[in-house]
Amino acid sequence: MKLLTEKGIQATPMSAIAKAAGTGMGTIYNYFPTKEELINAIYLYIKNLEVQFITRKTNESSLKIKFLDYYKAFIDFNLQYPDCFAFMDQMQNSPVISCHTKEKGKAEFLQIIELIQKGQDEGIIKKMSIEAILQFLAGTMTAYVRWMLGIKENERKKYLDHQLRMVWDAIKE
Amino acid sequence: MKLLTEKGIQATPMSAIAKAAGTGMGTIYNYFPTKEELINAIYLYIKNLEVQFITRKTNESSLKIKFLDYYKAFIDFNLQYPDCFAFMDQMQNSPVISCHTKEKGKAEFLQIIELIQKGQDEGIIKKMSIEAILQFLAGTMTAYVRWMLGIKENERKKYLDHQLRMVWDAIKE
Amino acid sequence: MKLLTEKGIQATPMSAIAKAAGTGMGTIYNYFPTKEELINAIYLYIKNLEVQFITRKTNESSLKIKFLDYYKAFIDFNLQYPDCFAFMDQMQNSPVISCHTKEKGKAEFLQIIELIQKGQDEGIIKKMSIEAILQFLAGTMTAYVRWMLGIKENERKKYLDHQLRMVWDAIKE
Amino acid sequence: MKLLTEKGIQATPMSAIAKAAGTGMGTIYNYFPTKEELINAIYLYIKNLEVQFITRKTNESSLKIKFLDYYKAFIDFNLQYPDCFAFMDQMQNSPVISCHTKEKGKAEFLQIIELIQKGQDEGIIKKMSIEAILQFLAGTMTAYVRWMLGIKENERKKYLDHQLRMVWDAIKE
DNA sequence: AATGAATGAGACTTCATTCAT
DNA sequence: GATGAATGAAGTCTCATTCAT
Repeated sequence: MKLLTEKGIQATPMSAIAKAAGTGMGTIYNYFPTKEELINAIYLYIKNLEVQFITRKTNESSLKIKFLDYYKAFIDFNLQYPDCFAFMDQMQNSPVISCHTKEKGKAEFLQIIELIQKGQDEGIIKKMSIEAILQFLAGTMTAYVRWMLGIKENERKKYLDHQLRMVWDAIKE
Repeated sequence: MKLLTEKGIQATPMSAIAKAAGTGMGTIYNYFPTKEELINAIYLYIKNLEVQFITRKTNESSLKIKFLDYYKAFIDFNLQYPDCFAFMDQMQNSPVISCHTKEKGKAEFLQIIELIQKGQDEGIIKKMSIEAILQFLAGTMTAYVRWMLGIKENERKKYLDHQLRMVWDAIKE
Repeated sequence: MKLLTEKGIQATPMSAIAKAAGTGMGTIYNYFPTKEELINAIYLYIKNLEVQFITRKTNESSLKIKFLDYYKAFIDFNLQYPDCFAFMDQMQNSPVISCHTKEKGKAEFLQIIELIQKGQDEGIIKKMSIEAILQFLAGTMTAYVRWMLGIKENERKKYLDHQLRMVWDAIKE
Repeated sequence: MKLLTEKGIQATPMSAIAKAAGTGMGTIYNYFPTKEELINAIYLYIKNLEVQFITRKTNESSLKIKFLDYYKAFIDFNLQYPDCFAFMDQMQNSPVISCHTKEKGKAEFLQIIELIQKGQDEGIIKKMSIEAILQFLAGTMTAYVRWMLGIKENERKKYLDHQLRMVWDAIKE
C-alpha cells in the first residue's frame, strides 16, 4: 500500500512489492493472477478492515450521538491508517478497480443506512434519498481526512467539532 | 483528457495522445518536456477554465443566493465538462501532479473566500476557519458531481435542491 | 563487440546485441544497468584478457629479448582477437568510456613497467619518465596493429622485424 | 567540433550544432545533405588545415633537422588546436568516416614522404617500406599529443626532447 | 537563402509475467 | 509451495530530416 500510493501504481513494480512484502515475485503470483487483481484484493481488504473497525462499537445513546460516533469512527480509522486512506483515495477513481470490486466494497454500510433511515422515520434527519445522504457524507469525510493528513497531528483536534457540527446540521431536519 | 481518464495515465501512451490530438508525438514534446509536465499543464488549464466559468456571473442578490449560485456554477461546470471533472478527480491524488501545480491551482478562489468571510462577519455563516469550510464544500461538491455523472441526465435535477439545502444548512449559522 | 565496432555504438541497438548474444534484452539489463555500463564492462573485460595473455610467458633471457617478447605478445593478442582490438581502438577516445574505467584499465602494466625500470637501471634503456616510454610504446603498437589488420595475413610477417627494430632503437640507450 | 568530441557524435543533435554555429538547422542542410556528410566534411577540412600548417615552413638545413621540424609542426598543430585533435582522434576509427574520405585525407603527405625517401637514399634513415615508417610515426605522434593534452601546459615542454630523440633513434639508420 | 516547427522512426529502458529449479 | 532470472512487448523520449514560411 505504502509503495503503491507513494509512487503510484505504475511506478511500483511487482518486484518492489515482493521485496517490501519480504517474499518473492513468484509467490505473489501464486495467490493473485495479475497485478490488477492484487490491487483489487487490497482494496477489498481495506474495505473489510474499515467495516470491522467502524461496527465494533454499539453504544446505547441518542440517534445523533450514535450517528456522530459512526462518523468519527470512519475518520479515526482513516487517520489511524493513513496509508489505507491514501490507497483508497487514489484507487477510488482509478480504472484499475473493477466495477465488480466497487460493488462488493459498497455492500457493507447496512448499519449506517439503517440508522439514517430510522432517523428519517423519527423526523430527526432530512427526508431525502439515502443515496444522496450517503454520497454527501462520504464526500465530506474524504475531504476532511485528506485535509487533516496534510496538517500536523497536534493541530488536528480543534477542527473535529466544527466538522461534526457542519455534518450534523447538513443532514438534520 | 478523455484518453487519460478512461484508460488511466499509464495505459495511455503518448503516441495515442498525439494521434487523438491530430499531431505527432515529437510536436507534443516540443511544448511539454515530459508526459508528466503535459499532465500538469492540462491540470492547470482546467483549473483556469473552471475559475473563468465560475466567476463569470456577478449578480446582485442576497449572500445566500450568491453563495449558492457559486456552488451551482461549480457543479454546472463539472457536469457540463464531465471529462474535465473525471480528469481532475483522478489527478487530484495522483503523485503525478506536483505540489507546485497544486499550489498554483489553489490560488484562484479569492472571490468565494471573500464571500464566505463576509457571510461570517454578517453572522450568516458559521465562524470557522475558512480552510475548514472550503475543504468541506469541495468534498461535498466532488462527491455530488461524481454521483450525478453516474446516473442518467434526466434524473439529476431532482437531487440538486436537496444537495443545496444540505450544503447551506451545513455552513449557515 | 563485433556489432559495436562494425556499426558504431549508436547504430547498434541493444535489441541487436541481445539477439547476437542469444538472449533477451531484459536479461542484459539484469546485469548491466545501462548500455554505457555494458560497454565499460566489455572494455575492462578485454583489458583483463589482454593482461592475462601477455603475462603468461615468463622466459629467462636477456632484458632486450624479454621486452620484445612482451611487445610481440601485445601485438599477437590484438592480431589474434581483431574484434577486441577494433573495440578498444574505437572506445579509447569515446566519451562513453568513463575516467574510472580508464583508470582501472591502466592499473595492470606493472610487469612491463618493472622491466623497463630495470633496463634503465642497467643503462640499457633511455633514462626518461616511464610514462613517456609507455605512451610511446602504446602509440607504436596501436598504429602497427591497425595497419596490419588492414593488409592480408600472409603479408604481415615481413613487417614485424622492422617494427621491432624501430621500437627497440627508440628506447634503447 | 567541440560539441561533437565532448559529447560524442550521437549525443550531439544537429539542433545543438546549428545553435553553436549561430545558424539554423535548415541552413546546414542547405550545404550538407546529411549529418554524416557534415562530419566527413569537417574531417577533410581539418586535414587540409593540418597540411597547410605543416608545409608552411621550408627551411634549408640538414635532413634530420628538417624531418624533426616536420614532426614538431605536426605536434604543434595538434596542441594548438586540441579540438581538432580530439575530433580527428575520435573519428579515425569511426564507421561514420567513409573510406573515400579517409583516402582523400591521406593524399597530402607527399612532402614528408619525399623527405624520408631522400633520407633512405642517403643512408640516414632505415631502409624499410615507407608505409611502415609513416604508420610508426603517426602512431607515436598521436599517442604523444593525446598524452600532452592530458597534462598541464607548463609541464609539457620537458617531454618534447625525449620524444624527438626516441622518434629519430627509431627511424635513423 | 535562411529558418525552425513538425514529424515519426527508432533508441533505450522497464516490468508484468512465466517457469525451471 | 517458493523463488527470481529470463523475457520481449510496450513505454517514454530523441533527433535527423523536411518543408512551408
